[in-house]
Amino acid sequence: MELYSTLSRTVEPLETLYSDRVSMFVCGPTVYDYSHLGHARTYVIFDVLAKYLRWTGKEVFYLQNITDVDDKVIIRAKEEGVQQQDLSRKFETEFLRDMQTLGIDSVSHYARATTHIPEIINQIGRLLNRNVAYITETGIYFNIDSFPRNGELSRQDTTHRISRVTDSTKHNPADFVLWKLGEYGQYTWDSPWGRGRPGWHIEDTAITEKYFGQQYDIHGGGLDLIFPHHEAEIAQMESLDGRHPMVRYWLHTGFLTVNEEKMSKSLGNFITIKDALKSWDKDTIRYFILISHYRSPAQATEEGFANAKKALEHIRAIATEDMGEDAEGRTAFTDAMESDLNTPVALAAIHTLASHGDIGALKEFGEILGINFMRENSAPISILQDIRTELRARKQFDIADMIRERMIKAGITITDPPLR
RNA sequence: GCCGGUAUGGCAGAGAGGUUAAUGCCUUCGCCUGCAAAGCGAAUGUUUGGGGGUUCAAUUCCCUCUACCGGCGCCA
Repeated sequence: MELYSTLSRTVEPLETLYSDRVSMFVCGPTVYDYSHLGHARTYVIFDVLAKYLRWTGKEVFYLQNITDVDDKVIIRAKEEGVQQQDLSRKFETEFLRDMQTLGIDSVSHYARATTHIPEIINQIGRLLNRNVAYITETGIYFNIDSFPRNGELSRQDTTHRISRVTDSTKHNPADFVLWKLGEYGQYTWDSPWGRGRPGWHIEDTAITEKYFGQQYDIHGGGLDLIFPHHEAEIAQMESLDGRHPMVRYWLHTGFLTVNEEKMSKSLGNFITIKDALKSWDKDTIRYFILISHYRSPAQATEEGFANAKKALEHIRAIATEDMGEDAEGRTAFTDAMESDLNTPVALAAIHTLASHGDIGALKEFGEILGINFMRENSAPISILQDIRTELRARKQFDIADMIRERMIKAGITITDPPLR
């Protein structure tokens, strides 16, 4: 398949380090609050990518980290007067529950930052040995001037940067922290350089090195992580042994906006996954996410979700009779997926497959997209339908219509067969 | 200021250097229906943000302008 990599800014054929295996890492959440629809978008997209690659016969190791030690966690725990660990565990559990509800089950392993402290310390030690990092009284910092390729991913000129950080012991304001010295949180660990906690960027490279080594295939995340986070990851990892590139395919998902603004925790304009699930089911949310291309900006609106729900209902309403394989429709679907994960076109192909009655394809491709395209009425609904059919046959339309009205109000789509 | 992205019918949202610019929603009409809904059939509707360039030909490539979105390093 072909994927667009931020590193090359072009669509490239996917050539993995090992032909039948794919190593994929996606930046996970910082667990200090509920996850929102912006997170859902990113994780649904990479879930579909992993499922599609597996469908093509590849063995995919999909790794995701969980940042459970961070300033935000510390601040929030202090605000709420709880232990940091209790707070991060709580939101980690909520996150995993959201993922499960959204049908995101392709992640091979979730790796917590706090369970990889030895790997982090080890990596920092090697960076110090290579003289690309230095120690001050506040922490250990990466010397960005030692890495000539800095700025390659974000295409930024890193020589004329103005830093907002005024009071710091850093040699260069652009240097980033690897280890923060001090005990101003409950989450601290001993290290050869003193008690402290890890910086943000080092978590991910320590984790990926443990599971993948110093090179792997795909690194994903939101567009907002390109700079500085992913630049820092590259600087750290490639400084360790000089191997380049650390990952060949950098995939970044576009933002989900609310009222034309990026949905984010700091702006406070986010819709939590939890809340969204009160109004829309998992299939509707996934359809909504996949109807936009993953790199395009998308807007979260009531209308957008309603549209997704109707489109999905349309597929389910027409996909009733199995009319066999539609080879052309199937090819349209896989061609779209091959082409930089073009899910909007893939969904258009799903509509074609539905109208052509290829039930097998709908089920098979539905698994890839994580969307159930088949209508399945629960027993109580079927019973109500049967009762209505009987009442209609007896021409007791007032009662039949009353039931119908209440079913529609409850959000149930009904299909009445003609009488006789 | 620097860097990156986006601009397609009423709406969402694809594609493509050259016959009718996907798909879904909405609207209108017909069929179907106990009546509706769903479904089926049909119709209306975009010339692709403005300007310039390359080309036999651009909405698709290049430049520029405008608008909007995002990033600018312990905070992201």
